[in-house]
Amino acid sequence: MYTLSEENYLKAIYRLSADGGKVTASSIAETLGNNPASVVDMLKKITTKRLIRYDKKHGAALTEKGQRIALQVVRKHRLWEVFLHEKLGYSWDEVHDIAEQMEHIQHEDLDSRLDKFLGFPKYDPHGDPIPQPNGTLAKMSKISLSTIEPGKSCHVVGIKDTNATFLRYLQKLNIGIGTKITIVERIPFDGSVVIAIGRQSQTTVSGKFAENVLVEL
Amino acid sequence: MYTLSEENYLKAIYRLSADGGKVTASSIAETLGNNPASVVDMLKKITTKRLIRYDKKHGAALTEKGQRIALQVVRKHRLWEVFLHEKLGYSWDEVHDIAEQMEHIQHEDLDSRLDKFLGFPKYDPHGDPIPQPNGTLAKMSKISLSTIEPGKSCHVVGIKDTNATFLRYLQKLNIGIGTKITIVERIPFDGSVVIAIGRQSQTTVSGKFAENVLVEL
DNA sequence: AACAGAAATTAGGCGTGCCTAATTTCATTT
DNA sequence: AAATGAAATTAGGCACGCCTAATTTCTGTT
Repeated sequence: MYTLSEENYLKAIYRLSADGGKVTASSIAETLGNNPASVVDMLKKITTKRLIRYDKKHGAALTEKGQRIALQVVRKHRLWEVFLHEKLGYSWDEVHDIAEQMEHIQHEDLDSRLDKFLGFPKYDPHGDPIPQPNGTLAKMSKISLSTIEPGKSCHVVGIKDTNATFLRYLQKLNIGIGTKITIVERIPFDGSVVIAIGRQSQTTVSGKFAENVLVEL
Repeated sequence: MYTLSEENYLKAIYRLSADGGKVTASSIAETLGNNPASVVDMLKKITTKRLIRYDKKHGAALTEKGQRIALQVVRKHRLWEVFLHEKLGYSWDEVHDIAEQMEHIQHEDLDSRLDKFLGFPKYDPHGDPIPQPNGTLAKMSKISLSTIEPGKSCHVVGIKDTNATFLRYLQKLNIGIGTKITIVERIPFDGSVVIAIGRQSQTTVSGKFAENVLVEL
């Protein structure tokens, strides 16, 4: 029905919309690794197909139709990630690139059969919720960063301790509301945790620190 | 490494070569549903890449490199067919089109992980052997058409009865050495069998007929 | 050997999705 | 309000993989 490129643009716009701000041509270009000029071409094309609405002022926004398709692609992506991780034994950091390819496989009820085979998982190996066929997303709840298992990712939604030193430390680490954190490893010796903050390189933080950061899967 | 189209051409040439005769541009065109002119373009391209050798006189033939790639694609295709059939419950006639898409997924050791997950199957749901990583194919042995299970496909390799009436009947049905037959259904009442001959529509033959046709999976 | 029909090839063209370079529009500072 | 730097857009082009139409080459008859 839609080309691989179209699906990738819709997915990119979906993800960027979730971040809250305006979805600009250049942010899409950066996400997809394309030139902004190419992005403008495609935005025109999928606007004509009524998959998005776009103007320079407000950026790109998915129409209901576009959103349905984007969610379907994300659903397939995350289901395949679960498959690759749980059935084929790939580690959580390897699954993404393969699922990038598998998400475009087209067949009537492939996603629901896969869903059933996997036992109707709610989250992918990174902790991201799997969209349901009707387009709903599982609720995510606030929990402490210290409870997250290695390999999972989460987003910061709050903090327990409001101590200024703690806040400055958070700022220094570039952690704020919405920051994505991936647990790389838990050190048994002292409970400290190796984390990846957003797309930055890895850092080690103490168990006490992790306890005071509230996250959602 | 290679484009989807290139892989499809190599796979088509591989299958046509297996049929024995010369692999002509027009036979490839027919297999892929493309125009012969387009085929010539691509044959030139993949000849340059040393994936095939081609001249009008002898047709197309895979080089060692081309054969390796073709077998790898066929391996992935058939492994995914097993997955779709055994794990997702698709029937043997639905799996092909989905596997057509999945065979192009690229990742280092995906095929071997899938192979292991599936328990190292030797045949796909149509009875075709799954190429091994080293390129070898499981042996196929001559058995009677009457022993093939519904859903499986096989190729005619010989006959038991050499009676002329029988031979004429075979000819009338367009069955010869190499003809692919798919068992659609076995009728319990009289042992007759519904078969699909090559790409033609279905026919029903008697149990006696089936006993006298020798096939390989 | 000449010819007809089939097969292969060449020539020219098209849509997709990308690019670079040049230009225009926008947002922010002064 | 003018200036400036960033973002968006336009213009023109390219590789891929396909097409149709025209031509050439091959093959099997006569």
